[in-house]
This record gives sequence, C-alpha cells and structure tokens, in this order.
Amino acid sequence: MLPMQPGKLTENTIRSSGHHITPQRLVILDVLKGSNGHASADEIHSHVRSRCPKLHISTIYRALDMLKRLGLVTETALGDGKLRYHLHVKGYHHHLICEKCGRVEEMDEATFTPLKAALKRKHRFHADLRHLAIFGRCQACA
Amino acid sequence: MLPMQPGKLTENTIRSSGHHITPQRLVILDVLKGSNGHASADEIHSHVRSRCPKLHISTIYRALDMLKRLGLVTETALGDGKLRYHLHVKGYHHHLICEKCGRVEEMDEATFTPLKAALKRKHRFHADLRHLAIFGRCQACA
DNA sequence: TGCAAAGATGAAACTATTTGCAACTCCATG
DNA sequence: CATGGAGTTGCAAATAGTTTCATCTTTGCA
Ligand SMILES: [Zn+2]
Ligand SMILES: [Zn+2]
Ligand SMILES: [Zn+2]
Ligand SMILES: [Zn+2]
Repeated sequence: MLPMQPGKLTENTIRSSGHHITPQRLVILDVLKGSNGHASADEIHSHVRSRCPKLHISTIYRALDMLKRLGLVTETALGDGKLRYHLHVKGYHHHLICEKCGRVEEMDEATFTPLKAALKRKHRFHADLRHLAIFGRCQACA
Repeated sequence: MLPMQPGKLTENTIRSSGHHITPQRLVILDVLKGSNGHASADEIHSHVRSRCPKLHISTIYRALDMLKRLGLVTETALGDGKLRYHLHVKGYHHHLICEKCGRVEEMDEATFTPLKAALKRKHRFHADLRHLAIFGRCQACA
C-alpha cells in the first residue's frame, strides 16, 4: 500500500482524538477528497479497490463513522437508498429533494440561519445543520 | 383473520387512490393507531403477530410505504438504527436529538414555519415538514 | 530501538430494508 | 353474485449497514 500525505489538519484532528493514522484511512480520505462530495460507502470501496484490494467495506464504514464523530464528514440520506458522505472543507450547503420526480437541488446554508438561531434561543439546542436533505415537492410537482 | 373498521377517512384515501383494503392493512393500521406514534416495522410486526401470525414483515414495509406515499404516515430516522413510522391525526411535531447523549426532545412545529415559508418563497419548494429529526447537541452536551 | 496497550483490520455473522416473483385476493363492472 | 384484471401477499433472495471477534498495527513511552 502506497503511503501518502493527508491534509495536516485532518491528520492532527484524527491523531489528537486518540485515533491512529493507518494506510487504509489515508486512502479513504484521499478518495473522499477526490470525489466531489456525496460519495456512498460502496462507491468509495470501488475507487479504493485498485490501490488497496483487501480493504474491506466494513473498514470504510468504520472510518466514515470516526470521521463523522470528529465532525470532518457528514452523513446524509439523499433519497436513493444509500447514505452519502461529504468531506467538509469550506462552507456548507443543503439539498431540496422532490419526492415525486426525484430532483435534487443544492442550496446554500443562509436560509437555515434563522432556524439555527431559533433552536438555540427557544430550545437551547445546538443543531448540526451542515448537510441537510429536506424532502417535499418541487415547483413542477407541487 | 378478524375483520375490523379502520377510520373511514383513511379507508377512503386508500380506496380512492386505487389501492385495496385488505385484512392485513386493517390490522397494521389498527396497530399504528394503538401505538403512541414512532413504531418501527418490527415493533408493528410483533404486535400484529398475535392477530395474524402469517403476516410477513415485507407486507408491513409495503403497507407503510403506501401510507407514506398517500401522506397518511411519516417515516423518520430517530437515530436508533431503525425507521420509525408515525400516523398523523392532528397537528405535527418534530424532534431534537442529541448525538452525544442520545436525548430525544419533542417540539411543536411553530419554529419551522418561517423556514417553510422561506423555502417556498426563495426556492419554490414545498417542503414536507411534518416529522423531522434534527441532530445536534443538547444544552448539557454542547 | 523495543514493548505493551489502545486502537484498527478483515472476515463472518447479523440486523434492517427492499425487491422479484408466483400465487392469491379485492373490487369494479356486468 | 360471478369474473377478470389490477393490486397484494408470502417467501426467498438481494442490498445496505452494523457488530463481533481474533489477529495485527500504530503509537507513546521506557
Ligand atoms: Zn450536498
Ligand atoms: Zn418534482
Ligand atoms: Zn415524533
Ligand atoms: Zn446531550
């Protein structure tokens, strides 16, 4: 397995939380960075295969779970029956998904700012609004 | 299998959408009405077993899927690894779920009204905000 | 460096949910 | 009240994700 440099920041976050930097995780992180977001576990698995054929899919799920708990990755169901993983680098966004025609629209986070504030003020709750999927009907299907 | 009366409204919605009223569905609806919301498929299955031992869990999933598409039931992941089904009778509510301590708080829908309006106005999107699970940190775990 | 403990991996088993299919049931129509 | 076709059911098999466990690796420290 080829060694490689992950982002130093990511590496430090992982190490300082008591987790190990392993070759498997470096490959997985590299694939996550390469994919333009929204990768599923088995998409990561097939991209990883060429570089590391024995890397088991459960290792991918466990790596994603760790990255999620460290806040480096979000896990979101976009309505296609798989969970999709997004590595956050700069800024957040959300998705509006039409449950009739399946259209997936990407939107920026601004619309959720008042909600986030209201949840904090009225419920003392710090909502993680980094990558939501909101289901409903698009204009054409309304 | 014992016949029984479902709510007339529910029955009409099902029938007028071209679906059949079957004894299985009557039992499933009855269990859904009896449970105080948030039943999982296999909880429904075990409640149903006594009255209808051969009723297969895939029939439950398919009935729930139909009820969901008709807008009679919502499907929500509350963070315990299963999807939970809620039969809506009057009013909606949502949940705030702490991803550190697991605490699940119920909240009314008012806080989401401005968001719903903004999504309609700015994105022409009719969001289905009937039973959301918002993940984040409760005050104690913030 | 050398070692032990904490953590990670692969493989298999397991849970949750979906799908394909042949047989069966509901119900609109006559 | 019969009947045919659409819709439904039970079952088995597939898919998605999680867990268990024995073995192996990483890393902090002597
Ligand atoms: Zn996204
Ligand atoms: Zn649409
Ligand atoms: Zn609820
Ligand atoms: Zn908490």
